[in-house]
Amino acid sequence: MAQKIARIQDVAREAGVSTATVSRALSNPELLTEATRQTVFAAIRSTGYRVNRAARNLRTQQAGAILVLVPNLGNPFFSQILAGISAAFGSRDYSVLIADTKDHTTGGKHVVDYFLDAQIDGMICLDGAISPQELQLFEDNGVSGKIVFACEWAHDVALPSVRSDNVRGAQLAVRHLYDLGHRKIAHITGPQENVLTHARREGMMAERARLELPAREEWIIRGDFSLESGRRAGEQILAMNDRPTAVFCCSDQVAFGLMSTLTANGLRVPEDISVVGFDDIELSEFYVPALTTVRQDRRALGARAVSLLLDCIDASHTEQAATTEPVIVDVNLVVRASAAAPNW
Amino acid sequence: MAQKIARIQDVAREAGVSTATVSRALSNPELLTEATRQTVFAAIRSTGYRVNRAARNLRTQQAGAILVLVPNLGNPFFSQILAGISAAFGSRDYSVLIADTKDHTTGGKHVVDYFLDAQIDGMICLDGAISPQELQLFEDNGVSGKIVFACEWAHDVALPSVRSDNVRGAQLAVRHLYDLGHRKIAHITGPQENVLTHARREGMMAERARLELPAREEWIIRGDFSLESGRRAGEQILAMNDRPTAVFCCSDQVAFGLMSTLTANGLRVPEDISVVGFDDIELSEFYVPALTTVRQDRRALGARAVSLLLDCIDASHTEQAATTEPVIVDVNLVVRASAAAPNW
DNA sequence: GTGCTATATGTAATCGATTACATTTCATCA
DNA sequence: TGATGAAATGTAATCGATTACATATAGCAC
Repeated sequence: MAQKIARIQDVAREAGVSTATVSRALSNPELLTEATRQTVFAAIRSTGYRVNRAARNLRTQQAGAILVLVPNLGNPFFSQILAGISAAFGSRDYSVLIADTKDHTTGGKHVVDYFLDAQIDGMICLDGAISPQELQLFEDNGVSGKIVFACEWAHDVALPSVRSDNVRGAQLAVRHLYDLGHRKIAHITGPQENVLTHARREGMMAERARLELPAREEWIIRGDFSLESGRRAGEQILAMNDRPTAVFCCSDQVAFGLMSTLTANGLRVPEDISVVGFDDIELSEFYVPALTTVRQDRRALGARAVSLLLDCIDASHTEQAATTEPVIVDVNLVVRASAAAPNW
Repeated sequence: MAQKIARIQDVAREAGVSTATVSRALSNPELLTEATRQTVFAAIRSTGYRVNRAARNLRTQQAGAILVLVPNLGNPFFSQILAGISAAFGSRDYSVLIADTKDHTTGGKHVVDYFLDAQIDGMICLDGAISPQELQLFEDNGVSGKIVFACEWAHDVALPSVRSDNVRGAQLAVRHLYDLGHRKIAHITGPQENVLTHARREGMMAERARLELPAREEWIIRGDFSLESGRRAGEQILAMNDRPTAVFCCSDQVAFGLMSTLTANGLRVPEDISVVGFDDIELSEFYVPALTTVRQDRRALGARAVSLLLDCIDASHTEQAATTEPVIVDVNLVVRASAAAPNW
C-alpha cells in the first residue's frame, strides 16, 4: 500500500535542518553551502520526498497549469498542434489542460472560471471565435494579459498571437495552379466570421486579381473547414454550368470532402479538376490522390505559442504588457498529386 | 486591472457569518438554515467569490485533475477518444490533463510523478505498452488503484479497463469479406507487443480457420497502426506472387497507407483488391474509396472509461478495489466502398 | 579583541480553504 | 419552568509548502 508520502518536515528532520533550508535547496540552491545542499539532497532521496504541488501553488499563488482551448479536438490539425504545444512545454513545470469549445457539455463552466478558480496561469487559444462578451469578461477579470492566440486570433483584439502566413499560403496555392495552366480557380472558404477564412480568401482573391484571372461569384463557395462542408461544396461544383478547373480549399479536411464527392460522381482528380488544400495534416500524403497543400509548421506554431505565453506570464508579474505584434510563421507549398495541368 | 479576488473570509464578513458556514453553504448546504444559506449565497454573488482550487486541494488532499495518457496525440483515433473523455467529464469537477507517451521531451518526468506530486487523482491510460517496471512503480506507490485502461490494456495486469470487442470486430471484417466471395484474405497487424494486435489477429485467424480459408504466412504482415506501416505493407503485397484478394487492416490509418500505395502502383481498390479497416475515424467515410471498416464507439469508450475511473477513485477512498473485469463495448461493421466482390 | 559586513540558516507567519470539536440556539416534553 | 437533545453555527487547527524577518556564524580590517 501507499506508504505515507514524505513532507518537507520529514526531510528537514532527516537532514537536521529547518524546512526553510530544504525549500531553499529546491528553489534557490545557490543560497546554501555545498555541504548543507548535499545533506539536504541526500535526505530528499532517502525519504523519497516530492514537493506537494497544491501546497506550493497555494503559497506562491500560481496554478502550475495552462489551458489550451481547442475548437474541435476531433480535427487532426488541432490535435497535432496540441501535440506540438505539449512537446514545447517539455520539462517546463506546467501541466497542460485542454478544453474543447465545441463541447457544450461543460456544465455552464466558463473558460474565465479556470482563471478565477486559480486553476491555470495562462491560456493558449486556438479558437478565434471568442465572443466580445467573453473577451470583455477576460478583460474585466484582469486575465487578458495571460492569453495568447495560436493559429486563429480574435479580430480587433490586441492580444499576442502566433499564426501562419495565411495570405502567402493562399498566394502560393493560386500561383501554383496558375503555373500549371489553370485560369478558372474556385475557392472553398472557412466559416464566415472566421479570421482564417478572411485571410485566405483575400489572399486568394488578390492573387487571382493580380494574375488577371476570371472571377465568378459562385466560385467562392462557403464552407466551414469540415469534411462535410467539402462534400457540400463538391455538390455545388458538380451542379455548375461553368465549372472551375481547379479548387483551392481552406483546409485539407475540406479538400478530402470535396475530392470524395467529385470522385464519387465520376470526376477524376486531378485529370478533370485539380485540388489544393491547406494545413498538410499527416494524412494528406496518403490520400488518393496525394494532396497538394499548403503546409503549416505545426511544431513551430506550437513552440512559438508556448514561448509567447511564458513571456506573457512573466510580463504579467512585472506589470508590463507583452508585445501584441503577431508572430508570423512561414508556410510552404507541398506539391503532390492532386493538382495537375488542366486537360482542355 | 484585476480587482483583488474575494476570499472565503471576505464572504463571511459580508454575510456576517463564520468561514465555516460559508464553506458549508458550498459543500454541505443541507446543514444550513434556509435563511443563512440565502444570506451566504447573496454574499457570494455580491463579492464574486470563487473557491480557490489550490487551497481546497491542499486541505482535502485531492488534486481535482485526471491525466489521460495517449500513445500518439497526432492520431485522429486517439484525439477523438480524448474528445469523448473530455465530454464525459462534463460538469464534473475535474480538469483533464494530457500527456503523450510518444513524446519523450518531458524532461525525465515519469508518469508516476504526476501522482506523487499530488497533481492528479487518477489516470486513464490509452497505451497498453506500459512496461512492467512502470507498473511496478505504480504498485509500489500505491496508485495502481487509480488507473484504468481504455481501448488498450496491459497484458497480465489486473486493472479495470474498457475496450472494444476486438475479436468480434475482426470476425465481422473477415466474415464480410468472405460473404463478398473472398477466400484469400491477408491481415496487417499492429505492433508486435500490442494487445490489440493480438486480439484482432487471433480473431481474424480464428474466423479464417472456421471458414476453412487458405492461410499463408506472408499474408500476416506486421505493421504498427501508422500510415507509414500501411504503405510498407502495400509494397510487400505488391511484391507477392500469390497475392491476397482482400486485406483486413488493424487500423484505418493503416488502410489509408495501404490503399495509397496500392493505387499509386496501379491496383484499384476495391476492383483489384478489397480493403477493410478498423476504428472508423471520421475521415474513413471521405476517403476514396470510402472505407469499409469496423466502428469503435468512441463516445461510449470515453464515457465508460470516465465512469470506471470515478468508481476507482471513490473505491480507493474506502479501501475497496474496483472490479477489474474488462468492460466490453460492442463494435459494428460499417459497409462502404473499399470492399467488393473479387474479380476472378 | 572589537566592530562591521556578508553569508548561511532558523523561526514563524502566511497562502485560502475544510472540518473536528466546541458552543449556542431552539424546540419539545415532563 | 427547566432539562434534554438535535440542529445550527462558530473557533481554531490543519493541509504542506514558501519566505520575510531574525539570528547565528564567519571573515576581515583596524
